[in-house]
Amino acid sequence: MKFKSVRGTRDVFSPEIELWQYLENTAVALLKAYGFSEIRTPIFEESALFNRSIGEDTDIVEKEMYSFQDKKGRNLTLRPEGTAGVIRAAIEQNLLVQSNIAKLYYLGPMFRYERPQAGRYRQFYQIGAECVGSDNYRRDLEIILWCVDYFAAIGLTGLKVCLNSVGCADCRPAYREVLKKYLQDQTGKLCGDCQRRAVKNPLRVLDCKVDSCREIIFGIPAMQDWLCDACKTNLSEIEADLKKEKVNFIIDKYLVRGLDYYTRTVFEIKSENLGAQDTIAAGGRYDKLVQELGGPPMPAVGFALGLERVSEVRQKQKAVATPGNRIDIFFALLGEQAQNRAAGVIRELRQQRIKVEAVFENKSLKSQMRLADQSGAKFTAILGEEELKKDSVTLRNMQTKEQKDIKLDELSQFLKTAKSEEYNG
RNA sequence: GUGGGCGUAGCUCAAUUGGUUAGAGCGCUAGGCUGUGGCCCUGGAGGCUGCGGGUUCAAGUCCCGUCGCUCACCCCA
Repeated sequence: MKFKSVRGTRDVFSPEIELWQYLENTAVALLKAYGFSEIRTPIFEESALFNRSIGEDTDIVEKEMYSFQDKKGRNLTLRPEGTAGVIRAAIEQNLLVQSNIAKLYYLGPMFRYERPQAGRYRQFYQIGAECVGSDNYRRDLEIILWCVDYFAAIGLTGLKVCLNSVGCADCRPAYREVLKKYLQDQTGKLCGDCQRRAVKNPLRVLDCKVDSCREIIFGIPAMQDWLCDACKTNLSEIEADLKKEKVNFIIDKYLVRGLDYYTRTVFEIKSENLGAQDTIAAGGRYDKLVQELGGPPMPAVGFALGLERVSEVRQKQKAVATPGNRIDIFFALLGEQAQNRAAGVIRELRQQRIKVEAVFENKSLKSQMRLADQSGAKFTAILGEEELKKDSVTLRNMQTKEQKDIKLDELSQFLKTAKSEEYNG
């Protein structure tokens, strides 16, 4: 085969695409219920936007971005995540009005140049939302509860909500220094990566999975002890309300996110049904980003979920697939005249959004019936010489095998009635 | 970027210590049934064994390279 989808990308089609449509539709409906409205931003942006928001010495910026120059020499990057673009757009379009809050959601592909793995792609789809303009902990809660409600709505179980605070501009620098000093004393015992992190980005050491490092991490002073009062209150209020809402969560004091813009609340939702890449949704608060990107000093909180991973979990948990795109009526046509007579009727039915398929390829009735069967159609209309004389079709119910003559003119009415009966049980 | 496993028909997999024309099931297709689907029976199509090179009288099988898939590390959705 000459052409293949490029490494780390994939095609999504039936029956999985019907699942995706269901996941997206459910998410959109719930996002609207939570007061978010959609924003569509470009798939590429100025590279500098991502450098500044995500952070120069994060893995994403250092080695994972699809960056290129266009014909005018502009430095552009395919978006590796959604927040930066949404905030840029919100500022540019004046959606951020002082003392008001803006609630925006987005969905679409993101791009990161990473080694593909289970649940990790170079082009992957995210659904995410941002709430800009409030530092009220209830907004953090809204975001987390949306995720919880969504995963419940689509029937996922075995999820774990992990919560932590990474502090704010007031308390994080102090903690950073404490951490740096502590790590300096232990530097010989750290793994190579962590020795570098200890200097550049000491918080990331907390995330290390190397056994020798974990031992050292165990003795590290906890961020919690260094949080300022405001951050402490923020975290404890969220905790209290999550308990009140009976959300199952744990405080993971080693939870740090790979993007620099987070402040205070960070969270991840993990599934026990996936491999190493088990985070299906993640997010947190980012109170300084809006101003840093040239907007008004407005606090914000948001999240993103990975559609491939959600789809994966859902498929592992539900044996029964989401209903596919079954057609309503299948036309088996015998001969040129039958094809001519049916063509108009078929178009009319389709205009009424009745799902129709037909065979115009002069196949035997037997093979047309086989196609009808495979299509999953509820009815098959057979139109041949006999029916043409009466201007009717032989309508076969594919489940009950019941057949009756129906005038071609009455088909549309019949199908509508049949459909509404189905809805009423 | 690092490491492990794997590349044979559309799919899942066979093929003796290297040995004739690379097989099976499922799927697809035609017929049995000249106008009726699923079950059954019979036939048919479909393969540069990922690609390139090497060893050999002989390579799907062994060796090297390469590309891809996959899992894990790193990191993340």
